[in-house]
Amino acid sequence: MFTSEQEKIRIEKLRLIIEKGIDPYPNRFDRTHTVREIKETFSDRKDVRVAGRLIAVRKHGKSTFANILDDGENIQIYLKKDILGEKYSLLELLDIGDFLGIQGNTFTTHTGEPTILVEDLILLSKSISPLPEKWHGLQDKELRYRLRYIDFIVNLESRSAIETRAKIIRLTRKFLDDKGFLEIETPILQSLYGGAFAEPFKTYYRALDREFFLRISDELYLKRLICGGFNKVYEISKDFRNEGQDRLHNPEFTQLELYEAYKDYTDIKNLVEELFSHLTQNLYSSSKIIYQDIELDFTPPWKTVRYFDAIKEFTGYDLYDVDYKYVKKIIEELGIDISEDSAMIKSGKNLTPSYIRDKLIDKIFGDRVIPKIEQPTFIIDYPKSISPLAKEKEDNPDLVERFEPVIAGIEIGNAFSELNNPLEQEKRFKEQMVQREKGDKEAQPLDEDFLKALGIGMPPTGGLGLGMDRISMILANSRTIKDVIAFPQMRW
RNA sequence: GCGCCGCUGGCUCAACCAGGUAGAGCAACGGACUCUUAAUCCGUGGGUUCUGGGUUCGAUUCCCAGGCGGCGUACCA
Repeated sequence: MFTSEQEKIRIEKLRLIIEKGIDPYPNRFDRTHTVREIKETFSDRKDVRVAGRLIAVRKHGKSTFANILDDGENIQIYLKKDILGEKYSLLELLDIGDFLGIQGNTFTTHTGEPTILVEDLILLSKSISPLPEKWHGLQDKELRYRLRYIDFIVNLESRSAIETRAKIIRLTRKFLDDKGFLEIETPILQSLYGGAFAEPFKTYYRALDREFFLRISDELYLKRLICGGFNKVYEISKDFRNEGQDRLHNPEFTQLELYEAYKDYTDIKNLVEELFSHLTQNLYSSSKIIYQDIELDFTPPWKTVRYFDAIKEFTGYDLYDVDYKYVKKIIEELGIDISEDSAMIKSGKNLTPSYIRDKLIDKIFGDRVIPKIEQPTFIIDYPKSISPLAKEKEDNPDLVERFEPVIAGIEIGNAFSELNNPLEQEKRFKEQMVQREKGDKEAQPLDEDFLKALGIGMPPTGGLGLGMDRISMILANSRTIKDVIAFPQMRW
């Protein structure tokens, strides 16, 4: 550690600083302003005490211009030997990256640059390792994600994507709190996982001598709260899925889930539209934003398309109420590769034909429909067999009251009128168990305690899950989910 | 998982195709300079070219294997 030529030189400077009787890591420095505050209300001849990281130095013998960076804002400072006297020589021992406290007086240079004329200079923290160079910054993507603390200093857009994400999460909480929702934390460490189709991370709880899981979804616990008499609940927190990574997936991700009693999926649709208006207005004062090359218009109402209509629109095939063989034929015609699909499809012969059929249809849907939908759209009315926690449509028991919001070809969530009939829920779980036993590793396990809660009774309820990382990525115009995650998962 | 591409001083890149002691800018170090902002000018140091093997008189360069990463693709309802 700290063995490069430049680091050794800085460590030697550190020694010289201590020798001069200066504490290179003092405990405190009282500021009168942040750099942002000075710049926002700049006027000449103001006495200020500010602090920041030294990021550029231009020496001219007995005077020096430099810049300090404070919480993403930088300002020029001007140091003169005739003002600083002995202190001016401290500059010899400073490096780019050091934190400085400055007392000075504001002025504007001949070229119009707001500047602080330094009257006193205090070293607040000595930096040992050099920052990347000033022209290109840190370009290497691996280093940018691994050394995120450097990326945030030198690449302003990395910082701003994270800021946008934080704003989105704050705005979402405010939106829900103002509507009377209660944020309630539910277990992340669970004895049984559920609420989504995914493989869990497994762990071991020694005191109980048994296997535990990191949750893949908050759903079943939040619905227990509805059964328990809370009418409006939500949670914004991490879920974990033991799967690969790409521009839309990180193994741990932030999910908003909310449940509201006496509502159905139509009400939840309206809520999603309203939430997005709230977000885009507060972030950009507009309901239109640019994502990559597309202009997205979030003005309600969004387009609503039924699941099978969307498939027909984008593939030309009507797959409603057809048999398994026909779907298989269509898959081949469309050239969709299922050779590497999950064990479920490979060992498909064992599974219920209607179940494989619906899984295959959903494969077509995921492959050929979702990526093509650009403008904010709700896909509604999914097949029942792939939606074991959703309530049937009153006029068609093969379909459920469910929707997924899709934006810029990205699925950002999932919602339904929650199934609250305990006997029907037990039946659906058992169907899942059958598929599970036949080889579908992602079929959902039966949660007896959840059934017990439904048995006590759950009112009609609308529920929603939203991927906050994906929403942040779209609203921050980031190409990959990694950019809105402060520390994305890397291989170690 | 598969395919393609990449890995060279602290950072950004060159040399590799067609093998001959690795170059530049920034950063660092020494010096000049009291309105610069990619400051300028003069000078100096810094490299196990990701790792291991192979071919060769000679490998950063060609070949093989591995590591790490990026992009795409698959898995992820």
